Amino acid sequence: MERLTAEPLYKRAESAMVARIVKRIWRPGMRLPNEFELAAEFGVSQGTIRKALVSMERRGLLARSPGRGTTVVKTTAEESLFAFFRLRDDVSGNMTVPEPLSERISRRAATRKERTQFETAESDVYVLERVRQHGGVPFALERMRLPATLFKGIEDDAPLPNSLYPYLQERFGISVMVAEEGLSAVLGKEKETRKLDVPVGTPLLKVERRARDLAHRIVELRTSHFLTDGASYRVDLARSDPLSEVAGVT
Amino acid sequence: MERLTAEPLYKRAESAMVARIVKRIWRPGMRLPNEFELAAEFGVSQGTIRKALVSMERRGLLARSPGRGTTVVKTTAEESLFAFFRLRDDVSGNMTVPEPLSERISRRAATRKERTQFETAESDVYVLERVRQHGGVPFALERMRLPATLFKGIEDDAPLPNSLYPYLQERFGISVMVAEEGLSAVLGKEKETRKLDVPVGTPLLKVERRARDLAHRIVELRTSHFLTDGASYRVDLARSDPLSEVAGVT
DNA sequence: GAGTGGTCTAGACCACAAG
DNA sequence: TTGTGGTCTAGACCACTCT
Repeated sequence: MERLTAEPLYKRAESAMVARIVKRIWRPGMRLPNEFELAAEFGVSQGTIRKALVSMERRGLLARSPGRGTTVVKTTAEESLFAFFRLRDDVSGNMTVPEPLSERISRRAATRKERTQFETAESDVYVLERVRQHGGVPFALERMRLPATLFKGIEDDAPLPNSLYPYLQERFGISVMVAEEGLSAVLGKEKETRKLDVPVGTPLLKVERRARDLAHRIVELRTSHFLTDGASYRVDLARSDPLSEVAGVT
Repeated sequence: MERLTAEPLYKRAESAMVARIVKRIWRPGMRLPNEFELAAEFGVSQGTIRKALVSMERRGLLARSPGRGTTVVKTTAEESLFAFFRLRDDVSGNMTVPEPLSERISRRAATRKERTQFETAESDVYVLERVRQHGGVPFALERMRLPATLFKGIEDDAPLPNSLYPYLQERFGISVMVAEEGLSAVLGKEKETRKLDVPVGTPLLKVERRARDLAHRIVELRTSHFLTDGASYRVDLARSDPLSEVAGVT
């Protein structure tokens, strides 16, 4: 798709650098060359490279600091939880830390709907089911579906680490960066309430997630059911700028 | 509160300019002086002023474009709805446009809890209750509480415009910029289900909102109940940068 | 045609982290 | 002590909007 006006240099530099992270030429934790070296390499000025680097920092791809340099962000359990786990205690406002209670993983053919949702010709999926607890009380049910081609061999690592996304990055080189969720209120059916140890008909917060990686591929479908008696799912809303465009892979 | 290292010039310029908007020296729709004039006025370079202006544009306070100049953002019904109304149709993905069905406004003393939540010595509140419909079917119940001191005389304007925030900006000079929401699943009680025309015990998505204005004051408390059978509340999650600080009023 | 913001460059000085 | 990113300045050229 050609443009009449060429992309600005800083956007082209950003796309090229994002591509290096996607292709794992630059890997999580790795330190980048300094601004002048990058500028020389891309044939632009240091100020232009800086604009690209600052943008990538804002997108959560890079970490920058004086003295230490610029490094590719390596996902930690803490920030992953903070970014993607939104349940907070109603009284304290603190996070309801989800500790594992039980887990089950299996492989099966993808349903027609899953194939559509993954936007690829995905034949098999891994299904990971978890019950989460806090203080001995179960409060969440999670069912993740992962494309088998991307996560081949994941079942050998069972039981999986509590924090899934840092593990996926470390083990498979797939970095979950963004997710879209759809929330609704439902009545708990027997299959859910039994695992959560509540009566049938208890209201549950149902959350459907589509998680995307660096290359904007959908890499996980997740359906969660939460008990929200003493906690709630927190959202921050703001008038946002429409200038956030995802740079493609070059 | 002094700092060991002084604030950077661009942050001080940003604080000063935000203060002008808060104090309504610069009003929604107004055009700002150009970058060189602002730079001269604040005694900094054009590049420094630009950094402050770009930051304010990202915060949704300013709109900038070549040829037209920089203007203070004036809230429109469309973008207000897009930013703060998150319900989308499950099939089409389109917005479930909330049309008014009925409305009631009254004034009463603030409860102890409301006084705590408003973080001010607020004695009276206006209570605005609305039932929203789409295609003739009621789907949402809203109960807003507004500090009486900020919105004196609002009851004279009843029935209020469909889109509340642009009206509040126009009429009272209060710009809602951000909101924090807490979501939970509840069983509909008689008082809710009657207005929504569904059976008692229908699962409802309960949303508690605290809306803040430019000066970061809490200017609205809102409790909503949504029917989420054909629709869901959409959220975008991302690893965010921790550098977003709200500049105070100078 | 005049004026605006968007891009790009070049260079100076600073605080901070690491060896 | 060295090197890094953070801040700040100055100036050039361009595309776009409005009149």
